[in-house]
Amino acid sequence: MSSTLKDIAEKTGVSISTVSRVLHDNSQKYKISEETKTKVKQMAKDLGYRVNALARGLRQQKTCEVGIIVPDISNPFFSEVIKSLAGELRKKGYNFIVYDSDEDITIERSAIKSLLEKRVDGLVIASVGQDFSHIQKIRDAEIPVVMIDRCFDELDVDSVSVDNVKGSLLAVNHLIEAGHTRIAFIQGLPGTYANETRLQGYKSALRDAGISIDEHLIVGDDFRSLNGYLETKLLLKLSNPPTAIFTAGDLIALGALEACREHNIAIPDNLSLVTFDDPVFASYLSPSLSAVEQPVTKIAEMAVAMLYRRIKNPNDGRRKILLEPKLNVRGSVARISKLTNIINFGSIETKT
Amino acid sequence: MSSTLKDIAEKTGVSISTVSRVLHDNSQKYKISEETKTKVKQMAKDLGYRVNALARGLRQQKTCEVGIIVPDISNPFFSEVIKSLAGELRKKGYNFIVYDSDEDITIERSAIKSLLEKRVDGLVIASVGQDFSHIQKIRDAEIPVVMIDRCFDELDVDSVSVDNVKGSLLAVNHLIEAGHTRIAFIQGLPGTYANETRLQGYKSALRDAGISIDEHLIVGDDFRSLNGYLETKLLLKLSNPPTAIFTAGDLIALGALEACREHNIAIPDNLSLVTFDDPVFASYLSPSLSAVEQPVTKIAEMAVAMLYRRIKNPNDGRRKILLEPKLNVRGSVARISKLTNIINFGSIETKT
DNA sequence: TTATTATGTGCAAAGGATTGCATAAATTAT
DNA sequence: ATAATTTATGCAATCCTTTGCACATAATAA
Repeated sequence: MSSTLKDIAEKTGVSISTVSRVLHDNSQKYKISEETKTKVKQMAKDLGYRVNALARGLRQQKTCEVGIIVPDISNPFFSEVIKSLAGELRKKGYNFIVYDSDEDITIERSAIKSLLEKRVDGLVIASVGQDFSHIQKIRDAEIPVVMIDRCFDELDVDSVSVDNVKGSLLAVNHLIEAGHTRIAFIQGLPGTYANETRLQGYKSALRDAGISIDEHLIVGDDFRSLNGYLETKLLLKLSNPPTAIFTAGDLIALGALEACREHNIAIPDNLSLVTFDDPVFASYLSPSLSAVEQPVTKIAEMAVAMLYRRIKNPNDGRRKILLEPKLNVRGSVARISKLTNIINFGSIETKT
Repeated sequence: MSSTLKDIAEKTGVSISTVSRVLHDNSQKYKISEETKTKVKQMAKDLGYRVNALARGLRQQKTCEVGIIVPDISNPFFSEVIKSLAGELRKKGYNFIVYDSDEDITIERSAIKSLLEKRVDGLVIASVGQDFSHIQKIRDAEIPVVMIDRCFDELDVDSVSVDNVKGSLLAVNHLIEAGHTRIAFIQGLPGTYANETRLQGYKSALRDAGISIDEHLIVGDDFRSLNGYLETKLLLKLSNPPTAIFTAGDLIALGALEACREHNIAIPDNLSLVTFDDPVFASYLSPSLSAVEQPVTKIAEMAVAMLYRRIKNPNDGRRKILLEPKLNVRGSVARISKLTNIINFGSIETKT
């Protein structure tokens, strides 16, 4: 059983205050004699003393802990964000608690509740919600928050996200330049910021190019791979199928690849594919996958910097940061002319 | 600012105890009148009351929190393990705190310290360490622990891991059956359980087949992709290079793929590849990657079950569980005879 | 009517650490 | 020798919640 300051105090014959000061008070405010110091330290060691973070947090009214909420820990994008956040937070002396909301607003709400009860000093949240009443609550509780991967313009909350509209523009323009006009968009969870802005970029790229928007080519309903798989299958069955697909997230793209493989659709020869998010494995896929890269490290750095600023200075003005995405052109997009050629040889496809 | 029981008590004119009972004591042990109940509840709502988990944890001597330590959150294997653990823990009413030790024993130690200070009710740890003095400390502190992905036979700690020896045997035998005899092993962090047992399996597969072990073909020093990349490059430069590579982890395999691509080595035609761990994207790689799958969900289920058992029943005997791995044969291994053919046409390789 | 039980609520200790204020002893200044 | 500091330590309140025990009142039983 763990010992307490009291135990040490009793065994050494000094007061609890003195023990506390020896063990934790690094300020030289209190001058403890060398003798007492060594005596107490030795006893603490002997008894295996370990500070009780609950008691300390209670007394100090801070925990040096930050809560993180993401929609899916196992999504490569988010697991990398977490990794980067972890590193940044460690530098600042914070620990963190992660919650996975599983793209479920109910779980997200209960995660927030839980974190507030734990009295975290701050919150980094990639919200999945369409509304923001629960985020407002965090503000009301006067806990510093930074939103990543999304932002509510109406809400007075710091945020750092990538310019999704621009990212989509880059991706879709890349397809358009290759001659594609029938470009499908497999979206993620509708109503989320990430999804809506990516959709917006998709639409405006088409509009700018004078391509009319076919609502049948806008499909899908979450960021998981199964969604990509199913919707790709359906798209391929259309009487007038798309020649290119743009997916709203990396897992969706994986699902799309699976569907293509199943139907012996070669990429990019029979179908071009670009995705938002650029997971580590994108360049090793078959073929390597063209993708819109988000500056993960930057996002984490900025998020922590903003959170830190707000912890230190709660009444600063709101800041909203939009980072630049980058298109990594690889091997999953072909010129449309080339595509037609290949289709003529369609019967040769015997690839497994 | 968050309100407390005291605030509610004062505003409603009842005692703190009564407020506490109304809000949290679901047992019918105390019979509070309907009137008081509604009055208190309403006030709690109005004031936005939120229980202070620190105070509660301090008083109750439990936190309903479990610590998780993994070597690398962004490794697909671990991020999936975490996701599964999260689900299982939620079912049991536990929250969790994740730490990423970054394959660094020093960070691992400080993570353990931190978690013990937080008074977590239990610990799930995928240790990276060669020695176990720090794990022993957890036992000494009488905190329930379960080790995953590794076990110390000498140590009286519950563990659940996959049968690594068997997994390696499956993988290497698969290569041997395809006619390979020069099989390299790119290992992970030497000294770790996962690595040593996988190495052991590799060696005994070769021995069983009467193939002598060439120490030059056993290379590498951590589980990251850069390791796979560098070591593959070096292996390919050998005067007598291997015809097949077995990698100790998924990221290593990615690195190997990158090196092969750079050197225009086609897989499986010029080189066969099998890896331990079976990340979601394995089947979408070029070519699809044969891999040893660990039963991630099972690992998480068992770990949580064991931890729960030990929390409820601290003095049960130690249990050590070894789960069965499974080889998923895909397209990254070719028969050696075929290989030779292809090599003769080596000059045609112009794939990018 | 008295004894017993049920109902509804409060008191106060405990859980462990921190910290402003106080104080005694020792030292230095005047 | 007296006053002013410095040194070294202790007291006690505080952070917030939970919970065993006690108590007063009301209802029921004998």
